Parts: sequence; C-alpha cells; structure tokens
Amino acid sequence: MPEQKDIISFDSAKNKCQYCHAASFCISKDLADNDLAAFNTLIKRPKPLQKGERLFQAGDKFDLIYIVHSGSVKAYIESSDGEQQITGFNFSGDLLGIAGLEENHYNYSVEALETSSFCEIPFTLFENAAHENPELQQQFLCAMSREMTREQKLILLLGKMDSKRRIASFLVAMSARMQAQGYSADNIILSMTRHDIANYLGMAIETVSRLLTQFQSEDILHVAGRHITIINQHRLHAISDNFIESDYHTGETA
Amino acid sequence: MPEQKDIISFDSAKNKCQYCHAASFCISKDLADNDLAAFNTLIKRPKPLQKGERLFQAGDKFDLIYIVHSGSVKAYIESSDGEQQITGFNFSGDLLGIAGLEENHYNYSVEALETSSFCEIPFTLFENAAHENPELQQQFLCAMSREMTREQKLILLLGKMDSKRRIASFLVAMSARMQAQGYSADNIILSMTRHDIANYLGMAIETVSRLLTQFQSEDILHVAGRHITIINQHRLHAISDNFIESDYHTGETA
DNA sequence: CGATGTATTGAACTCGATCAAACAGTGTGG
DNA sequence: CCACACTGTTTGATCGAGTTCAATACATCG
Repeated sequence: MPEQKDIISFDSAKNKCQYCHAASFCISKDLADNDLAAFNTLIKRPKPLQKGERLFQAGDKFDLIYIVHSGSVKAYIESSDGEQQITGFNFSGDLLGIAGLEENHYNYSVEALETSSFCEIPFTLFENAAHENPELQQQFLCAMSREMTREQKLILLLGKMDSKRRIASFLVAMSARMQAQGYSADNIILSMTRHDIANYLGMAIETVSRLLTQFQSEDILHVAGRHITIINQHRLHAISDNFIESDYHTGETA
Repeated sequence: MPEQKDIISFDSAKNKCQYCHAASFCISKDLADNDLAAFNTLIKRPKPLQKGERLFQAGDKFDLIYIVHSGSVKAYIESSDGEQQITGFNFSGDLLGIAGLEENHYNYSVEALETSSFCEIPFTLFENAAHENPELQQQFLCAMSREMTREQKLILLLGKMDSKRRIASFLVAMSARMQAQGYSADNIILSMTRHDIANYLGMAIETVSRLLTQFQSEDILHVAGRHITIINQHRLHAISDNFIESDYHTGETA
C-alpha cells in the first residue's frame, strides 16, 4: 500500500514541527522538545491554498490563528468605499490573524500570492498552551510586537518617503527577508505583481515600473520581470536611508 | 499638618484605580475588586510631564509599560535620516510602550502634548499579574490588537486617501475618541499643533490649514485655532468614507 | 495563433508641496 | 502700556513629483 505509507510518513514526519523547515523563525522556536511535540498536537495543516485564494476575510469570525508554513501571502484591509490597501506581505513563519482578537472578527483579509500552506491553531487552545508555557507566550508577544514595528515602519514610509526611497526600502526589506529565510540577499523572486507592490507602497503601478527601470539603468538592480537581482546593495541602502552620497564611488563604506 | 494630609489622601484615594476617572477605558476595567486592588499595587504614578517632555525615547531600555492617566501624548518614530513620523496620538487609558518588547528597547518615542500624568508598571510584574489573571491578560492582548488595527487604518489613510479625506477621517476619529472619553462629539479641543496633525497625516501644514478653512466655508466645521466645532457630522463622515453625496441636501440619512 | 493578464514607456495634467509673506496670540522686559 | 520677539497659523503664488490617460510590449495559455 504505497499510497497509505506516504500518508503515514507525511503525518508522522514531514508534518511535525521538529522537522519543519521554518522551525527557526516560527513562534515555536524556543520550545523544548517535549513542549514542541505538545504544541504540534494543536496544529492542523489544512489543504494548501492556490494563488488568489483567501485564507480568511475581514469580517469572518475569529477563532483560528495561522502560521505561514510555505509560500507567501498578502494581507490587506478594505476602506468603507471598497478600496483595498495591502498592509503587508508574509512568508514562512509569520503569524496571521491576531489583530482580529479585539473585535472577535478578523479585521483584514489574507490572500495567497502563490500556492501556500499554513499551520492552523484554534486560538483558545493556543492561549492555554501559552499560559502553560512562558517561552511560547513570550514568542507570541514578540511576534505581535514585531508586527507592530513593521506597521510603524510602513507608516513612516507612506508618510515621509518619496517614491524612490519607498521602492529602495521595499527591496532592502525583501532582501533582508529572503536572507533570513536562507535565500540569497541579492536574488529576489517577487511573488507579488507590480500592482500589489504599488498598492502596498501607496503609489501608481507605472511609478514602480519606471523606478525599477531607472535603478537598472543606474546599475543598482537587474530587473527581469519578477526576478530582481541587486547589483549594488550599498547604493540601494543609501537611497533607502536617504543618505547623501555625493562622494560615493564604487567601494565599501568605512 | 494640612500638607501631609493632602498627600495621604492623594495616595489613599485619588491615586487608586477604584476611583480613577479612566477606569472604564483602562486595561484594568474588567478586574474584580480585589484583583483591581492587587493591580493597583503594581502601579507607580511618576511626576506628571509638562508639554514637550518625553516619557521615553526610542532606544531606551524597555522594562516599564505606561498607561496614560490624564492629558495626551504623541507617539513617533524616527527614520534613519532623523525625520520623524507621528504614528499616533494617545489619551486617557491608552497603553504605551508595548511595541518595545521584541527588541527589549522602546522603538518609538512618546512626548506629552500638554501636562499629562501616567501610570507606570514594570513589565515583568505586569506579565506575572496577567499570568495569574485571565481578564487582565485578555485586556492586554485586546489593547495590542486594537493598536494594530489603529495602525492599519493609518496605513490605509496614508496609502489611499486624498488630503480632504485624511483631514475628515482625522476629525471623525478625534470626535469618536472625545465622545468615548465622555466629552461632546461636536466639540474638539485639539492638544496638538497643526504641525503635528500634518506630520501624522503625511501632508504639509499649509494643506491642513487650507482644508480646515475650506470645511469651515462649507459649514461643516467651525474653526477657532485649536478649538474645532463640528457643525455637520453627516457630511464630515461622508467625506471621510468617500461617499458620493450628490443628492445630499441638509437632512439626516435614512 | 489570438486572447488575456501583466509590464513598460510616453505625454499631459493635477494635487499638494514648497516658497513667501502676512497675521494672530503670548509672553518679556523696558 | 507698548515695542519686541517668538511661535503657531493662515493665505497667496508657483512649481514639480507622481498620477492619470493612452499606447505598446511581453508573457502565458487555451
């Protein structure tokens, strides 16, 4: 029965937190082996979502929280007139749904940018586990705190930066994110469209396109559709930080 | 010894959570009487801050969280090039400092807009109390969740709304906030300067001023410096929600 | 192959920023 | 009490970054 064997091996190994490729950046990361096993029992792994499918939607009843296992998603809120604003892109290890707590309903929606899988945990069970386990509680609060910091940085970007800086900051953040996930810092495969990037950064899609080409002509990037290669990290950082680099040539900073 | 008597009465009554004017919108609101008394022992009430003084600053070591007791503050982050972006205004009952948790340092600064007082709680003590007390834990998480929602709304405002909508939304939010604090919804005394409003809303101070005068000329507001009277809540909401009201005249909606 | 979604590029326009100046309120000191 | 400085606010005139409109290019897929 080869098929059944496959299923068993999936349940007993690949599906376990101990063997998860995202273990090092998941909220479960500091748990002791036996606690991790206990945490594992709370988790369900629903069928992966295809690109464009929604994990949950603003207004849905809040009782599950999610962790991105693989793939990537966009989180967005909607204004009273139906316009949507992407508030973040999320990757492996990111926690989703927590902001729904207060109103007992999710207040934003999450949509897969590519085929993506998730860990699903009933919030009440999670709360109990966190209550028993200081490490888990700590990691949970840290995840919320990190998310708030991320949002504040986006507020700064939208409130104060010109479009050149916005794009540069976005790429720097993506680069750091990819690196944290074990990929190259210079090679970014974007899972989101220009439209999504523009929406997220509060600018027109045409401006995104124009600036990417401009950065390419300045030998900061190589752009091939969704595949961005960062040629000059130093200059990209300088733009993102709004550093004047009149005396910049080619080398490293001191 | 009249002076000493004053001090004693301050410590024993006015300073107690039971008698706090902000009790109904503080994270302590759901606590039973004895739990509230216990919570009260964790709290210190440092000397009030004068306008312009800082409660804490980005980079300071995080070990205290604060609740605004009276007055109002602005919270702001700073970009790498020193520019600041106000991320929120806070009033009685608001929790301050939590986003510092992850990095173990505050990542934003808080400055008093007027003479303001605060409740100060060592975070470790608070954590213990919350661990013992589900209501407190719940309120704490709700406060974080509420804060995240507030930030997301600001992201939407900065990313998608034109300046007219931004101002209208700001006033609607302030109005709701004042009402929640027991004040009139139509009578707003702003504790922040036009400069702060402009910074918060991501626009120029001149634009703020111009739009306020425009709203005044349209009989939506009456503007007298920091004192704003909302004459037509309905139209203000319509602008903030971006509703087309071509068929609007003077009456109420259905 | 045409059809559809996505991305780039060009040209014209507009909203809001910037520059500039005047004005109002508040406190200080002669 | 008025002149002065100082901070915050309003108003006017100009300018430009980025949007919008429009056309084209590219890619993926039936």
